[in-house]
Amino acid sequence: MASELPARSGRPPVSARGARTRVALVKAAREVFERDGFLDARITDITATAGVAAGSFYTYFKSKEDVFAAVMDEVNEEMLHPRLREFADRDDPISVIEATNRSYLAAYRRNAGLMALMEQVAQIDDHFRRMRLRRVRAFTERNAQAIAQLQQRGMADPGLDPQIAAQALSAMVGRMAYFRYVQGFGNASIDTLTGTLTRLWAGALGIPPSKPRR
Amino acid sequence: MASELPARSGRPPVSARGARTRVALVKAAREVFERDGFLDARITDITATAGVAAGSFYTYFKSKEDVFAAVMDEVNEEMLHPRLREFADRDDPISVIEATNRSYLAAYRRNAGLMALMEQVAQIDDHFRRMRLRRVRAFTERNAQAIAQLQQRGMADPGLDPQIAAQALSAMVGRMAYFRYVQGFGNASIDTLTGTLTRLWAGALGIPPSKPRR
Amino acid sequence: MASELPARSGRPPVSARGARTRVALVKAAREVFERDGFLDARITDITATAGVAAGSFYTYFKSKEDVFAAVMDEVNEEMLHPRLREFADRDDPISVIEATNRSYLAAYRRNAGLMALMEQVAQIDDHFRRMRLRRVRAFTERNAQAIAQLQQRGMADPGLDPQIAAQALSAMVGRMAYFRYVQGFGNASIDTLTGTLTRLWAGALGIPPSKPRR
Amino acid sequence: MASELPARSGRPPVSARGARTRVALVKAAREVFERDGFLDARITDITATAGVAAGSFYTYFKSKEDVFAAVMDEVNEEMLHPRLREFADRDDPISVIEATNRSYLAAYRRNAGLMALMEQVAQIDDHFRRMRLRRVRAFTERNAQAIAQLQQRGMADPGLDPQIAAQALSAMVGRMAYFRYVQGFGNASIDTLTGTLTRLWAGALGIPPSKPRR
DNA sequence: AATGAATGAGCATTCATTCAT
DNA sequence: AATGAATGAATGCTCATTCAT
Repeated sequence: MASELPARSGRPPVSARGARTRVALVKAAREVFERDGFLDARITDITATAGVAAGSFYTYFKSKEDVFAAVMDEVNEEMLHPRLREFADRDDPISVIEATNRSYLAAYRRNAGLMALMEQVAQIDDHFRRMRLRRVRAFTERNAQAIAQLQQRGMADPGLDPQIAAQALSAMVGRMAYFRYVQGFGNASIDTLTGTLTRLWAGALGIPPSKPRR
Repeated sequence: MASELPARSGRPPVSARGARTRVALVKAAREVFERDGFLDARITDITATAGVAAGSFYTYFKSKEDVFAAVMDEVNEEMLHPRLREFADRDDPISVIEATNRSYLAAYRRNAGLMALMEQVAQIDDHFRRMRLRRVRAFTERNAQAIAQLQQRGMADPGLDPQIAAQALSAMVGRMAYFRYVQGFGNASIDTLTGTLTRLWAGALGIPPSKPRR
Repeated sequence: MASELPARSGRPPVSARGARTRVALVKAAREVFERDGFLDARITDITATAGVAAGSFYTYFKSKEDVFAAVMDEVNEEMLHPRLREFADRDDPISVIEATNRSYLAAYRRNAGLMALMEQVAQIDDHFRRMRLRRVRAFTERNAQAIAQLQQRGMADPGLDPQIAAQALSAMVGRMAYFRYVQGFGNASIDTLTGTLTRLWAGALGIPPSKPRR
Repeated sequence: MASELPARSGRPPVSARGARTRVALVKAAREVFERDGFLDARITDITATAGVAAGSFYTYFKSKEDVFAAVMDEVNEEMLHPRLREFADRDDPISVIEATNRSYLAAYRRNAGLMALMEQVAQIDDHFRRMRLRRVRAFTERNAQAIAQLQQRGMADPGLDPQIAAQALSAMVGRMAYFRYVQGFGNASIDTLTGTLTRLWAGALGIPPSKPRR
């Protein structure tokens, strides 16, 4: 007559106090996750860091995976909406590519801790593995359309499969960001990285250099 | 190349019987690892699969990481020694690149289970993370030298940083192989993949198409 | 009759609103107890079912045992006061026995859910174990007196210990009701059960069949 | 290729040492169960009492229910095989009944602690509830046949349903034993109980007193 | 009176590793 | 070398109960 879902926990807080506690838990979780990694993070570390009782965790989340998802929501938005194309000159695809790459690298660097986490958790938990795959797919799709348009305008190698090319180039940038900012591989500046990656993109797609570049 | 000093176990077996047991354990470990992943693999699953007592494990290995290294040794060799450059025409860099890419993809596909494992374990265990990094470094170095040579011969865009370009393009191929063969992303054939990736490489490096290509 | 001194809660509600809440809680408790059993019933299930806040429970009851007692009060009255002897012919003990048995079985069947509960809780909680024992004792006592009277009137086997006989025959009927209506054992109708049990009672006590019975 | 059942535990011990440990655990479990009841018994109490490490419990049992079953196996045999009919005079059914009742009561008294446990656990755990039901059924069936034979020989009230009568009389004896030896109800001696119950049985079934009884 | 968030004790269970035969 | 039993640390999770609004 009354009960609907078995959702004993994970429900959004009703009171302001509850909202505050939830925020504190997510913040603490992020801290603990970044410090210890997903596997070594203990729920009790999170609650202790948040300054609440162990049991309170389950008022808001039903598992470690569950908080992790809440933590990740913070990054996802930023990484997914570069909102940069508007600034780029429509007739200069290279500057569009450059702006996109730069903003991606910057966002990655800013969120390196969480990107590392995401990478780790995707290797451990199927749910997040699929989530990441979905993200890759969406990203790829967007880029594939842009490449197809360039091809139609005669500005890109028409012999390329837009899907695969898009996926490959995205993978290239994504992986470089991972190695540089998560693994600390190399010491290239963001400018250098952006420059080289953009040049590789442009060349790979066969985009003719519209104007003299540095 | 790998194990340090305090190796109380992990010593090579003395008798023929011991050798057999060790082989059985490595084989069983590979089976269990591929089936369950590193985290969920239990030592007792490995010994049970190998048909030996639990305690016998420690006669040959000192930890789960230790067997894992032994399992990985099998792949490493193949992935690291493509031995293909010999077959490629020295004056036709594109065919060299193509052969290298194709052989890498084929090896990756052949060992997809273990590559998935390696990727997983590198996210979990620092030892293997560093090991992978070393491998990436070696790979990158080799490619960087090849790129530098092409630049010197005027066959590649001289404005590229060979190190970064090499790393980026390797990352691209490696990541594509991972998505295609481990994650099952897409359905491109190995020919399609090889073709597209090679075209991207060539364009990215600014290699002029030496001879008419399909 | 039951609760001791430190009854901080459990006091009867003062306002009409309070009375309504209390009723809702008892009703909800009965529902939850019958559905989940005593052990698996959670206070929050009860409050949720009643549509009140978790904390409100303690305004009216001081523990799960406490509501349980309130729920049980509903049955106890009916099971203890068959009020049937009046209807039976004083000179025909068998029809008295039959009426008593029938009414007991009917009441048991009607309240099977709660009888099951009572049986369960008596196995778990000492307070209710004693309560049930007291009930058995009272019941037995009443029957023992009836038996003794029959013996004095020469209508029952004088060699029987009235106490033990009363207890044994009550146990027989009570246990049959439990097996039939709580455990679902067998498929005998209430008429068949009543008939057989009455015949067994009469024979056991050595009551001569006063008049021809169907 | 190798693994059969997921039976990580609960397997019978292979070595003599293992057998000893298992026995110690069952003995300790019985002790703890009788002292604390099923619900309050903690696995660690059992292992501590047995003098083994906590984890060793799971080498032999997979749950508290599992040891409980092992403990119960000890009683079941005795309660199920009275092996007494042989001693009774085939032409004197009353003495058969008496012997059976006496032996049942004696066994019940001897195992009162475990019978109390069984009664409790049957109210808590469905598996054991069904187990008890099966036992009741088997017991009833046997008695029903005996009653039917008596009816055929003209030695019992032919108007009784043998099934129901058997179940009812068994319930009577079983419940009396429970009240007397588990609940401590009354203070009747085993002789008194046996005498009264037998008299009730005989009367209930309408068995004519074959020979003069005390 | 009602609310609903916070509390925190309490225990089962796993499994890598050791070690006595 | 092999066996397989024993070890025991380490933590997640529940839910009755309290208490500040």
